[in-house]
Amino acid sequence: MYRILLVEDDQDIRELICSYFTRKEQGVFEVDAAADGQKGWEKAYENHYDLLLLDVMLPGQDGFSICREIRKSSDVPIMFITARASERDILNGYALGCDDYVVKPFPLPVLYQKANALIKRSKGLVRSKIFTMGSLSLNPNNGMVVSDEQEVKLTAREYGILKVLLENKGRVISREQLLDMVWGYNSGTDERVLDTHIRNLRKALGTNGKLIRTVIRRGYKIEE
Amino acid sequence: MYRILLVEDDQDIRELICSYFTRKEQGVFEVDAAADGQKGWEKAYENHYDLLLLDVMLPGQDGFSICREIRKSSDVPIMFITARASERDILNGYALGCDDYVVKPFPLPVLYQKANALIKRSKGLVRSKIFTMGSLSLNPNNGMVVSDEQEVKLTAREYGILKVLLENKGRVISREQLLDMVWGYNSGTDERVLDTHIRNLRKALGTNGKLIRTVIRRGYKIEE
DNA sequence: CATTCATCTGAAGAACATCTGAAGATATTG
DNA sequence: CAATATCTTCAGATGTTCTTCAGATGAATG
Repeated sequence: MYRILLVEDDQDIRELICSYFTRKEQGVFEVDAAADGQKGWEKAYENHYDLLLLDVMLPGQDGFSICREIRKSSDVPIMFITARASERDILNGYALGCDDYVVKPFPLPVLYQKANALIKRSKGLVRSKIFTMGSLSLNPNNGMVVSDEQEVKLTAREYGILKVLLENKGRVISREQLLDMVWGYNSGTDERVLDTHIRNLRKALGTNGKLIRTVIRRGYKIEE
Repeated sequence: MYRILLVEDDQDIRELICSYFTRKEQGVFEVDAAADGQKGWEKAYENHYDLLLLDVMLPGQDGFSICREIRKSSDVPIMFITARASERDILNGYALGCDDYVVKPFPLPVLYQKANALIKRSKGLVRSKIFTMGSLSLNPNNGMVVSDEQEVKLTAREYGILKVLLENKGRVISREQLLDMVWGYNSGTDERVLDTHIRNLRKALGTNGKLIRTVIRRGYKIEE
């Protein structure tokens, strides 16, 4: 499950993209949307996304300036989607560190595939899909987790948590983000469940359980 | 120095791209060219490139089939550059595992920047900006703080304060501003807490604690 | 130089976040 | 439908972080 932030002021386009991305293949993308630059920037800053889709002309803060700000602290993949097709604008986009610049109007399936390709590329998943860390590895292809040469049988939640952590090695993931990503948005789950699953996961991983670090007030991360 | 393989049958376009890529900034790209599908595939197979630029319609073997073959054994970034702009073709390209699909005609600088962005992305080189000051650094991406080659574990408040200061190097930040930014607006916190956290932060940073300067009556700043 | 105001410091307990064990609820499997 | 596995809830234990306070130190002012 990948998380996308869409910043677009046109409600029609926003809904079109949202529904296409979330419906096409169930459970692949989760799209969070913002209608103006200010909101967009805040969301991007406060949460972890796998891809940002930014319109350029926005009320409040334009897409370019959002990109500029984000790039100061993050290398999240960024695609502009905009009607501004001048060479100058496109080059400006790339100068600010975007990954792709898509000119409206475009066929939705194309945007979808571009997003797909870029996310995979950013995660180094084009070929190998196995996450490893020391003697710990997780293979999303067959759902196998191996710790110290030993296959570990994890429950769905434990697996979900470990996967998110491994996809974001070294990065602190907030409890909220973890709940969103493993349980799904507004599932309204009690935040304390996470504690329990983290504990079980640590125990299940044996020695490697130590790799999961709690960062008080900020969340969890996995690190050697 | 990055190596690019260009497979394109039109000699004019080939030379145009070649010269633009190699001249623009000396020594950034090295472009190897092939004029037909057969040659292109052989070169791609026998050498290592950082990016493949493939035309689709080619004598011998078309770009799509080259891509299909390459993807069986390699995750090298691939961009199609072609006049075939139908949605069907574009989707086909992505289905075969390309990273971008550029429709002719296109401005050369745009192609150049696209290539640039893609290569960086593929190598994980899209740098996130880390705040540094001498031997002190803070990475907002993973929340790590390093002082004198040593990771420092800061509490949430300490981290928040340091981040604000580093975001405003050399600038004096008033106590009120700091409270607003770290604690949140109208949190009504006693202003004296800040003193304590500043002290703890200084201690935690060791030698680099000295960088945090008190500016009497005006606040704090960080400066070398 | 004395006075006033601002900041620093150390210590202590309040407040908070996370962990843990156990038990009940829910889902899955044979 | 029973048996089992998994998930969630809860409440007390634990450990960490935050805040408060009061006296010490240091800087500015007239």
